Amino acid sequence: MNRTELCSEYALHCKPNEPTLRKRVAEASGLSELFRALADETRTRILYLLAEQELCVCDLAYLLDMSAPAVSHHLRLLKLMRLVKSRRTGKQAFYSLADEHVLILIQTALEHYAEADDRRTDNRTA
Amino acid sequence: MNRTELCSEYALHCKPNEPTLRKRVAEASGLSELFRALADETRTRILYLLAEQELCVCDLAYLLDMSAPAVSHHLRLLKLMRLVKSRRTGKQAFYSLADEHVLILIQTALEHYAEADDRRTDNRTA
DNA sequence: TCGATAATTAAGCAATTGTTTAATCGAGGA
DNA sequence: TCCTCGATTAAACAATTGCTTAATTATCGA
Repeated sequence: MNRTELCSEYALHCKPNEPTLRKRVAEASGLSELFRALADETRTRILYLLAEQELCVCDLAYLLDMSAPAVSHHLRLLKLMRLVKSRRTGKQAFYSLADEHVLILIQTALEHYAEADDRRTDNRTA
Repeated sequence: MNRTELCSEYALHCKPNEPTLRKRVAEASGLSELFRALADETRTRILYLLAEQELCVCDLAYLLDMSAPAVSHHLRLLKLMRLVKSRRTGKQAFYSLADEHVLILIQTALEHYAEADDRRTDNRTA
């Protein structure tokens, strides 16, 4: 893309604060990685289920009506992102939420979703 | 997929609480939609920049070193998810964060990321 | 009204991601 | 030691998503 095609006034808005803004561009790098782990309906369902209670892979497969490999695949990613932890008892692997951050993320998202829904119902945003 | 292949003991773990769990499966539907809007590096950068100050499309394109159409494309999605809002002044469109939920989501994600990083450095999780 | 600029929209291509099936690993019981 | 069952891993295909270029819309100034 061509830098010369940019708005001729950009300097007026961001230039005074450019160092801070550039720092933010760099700092935000890791953020998307975490959100990407949450960006799938199956995975949000898994997390919301684990927020209720610890469950094994076959429980999750049953509740989500999915194959075990598919569930396992998603759990692997969630574990990699440290959103869930697992313990093994005999043949079964039990999964639970890794920490309270996951809960905060889910709750905040639910709140946001609920408010957006309110606004939509109110017709205040048309 | 074949239900009969599931773990023969699933009933022991989730069955007592199945109604509640099924309710959760349904409730989590909308969550992924919101997180999907956050699941892109460009979009997390945009949001983190807007957390610092209001910016126009060309400012964002300049700071992110991207084309205006690409930025506009992302802003459209963010607005659809009610994560940002915009106002028009003359030829320019200024974008800012829609509400405090976005900030909470970003901050929580940053905290989680920082802690995960700590653990990795400590070698306490190997 | 015409020209210039900022922003948006649309269409097409490239890359990423999720699911399926099949194979493998690991633990417990006969 | 086998055999079975739960879980994981691997490979392949299908679907989604993001970026590019080009065209369109909207606003301001001449």
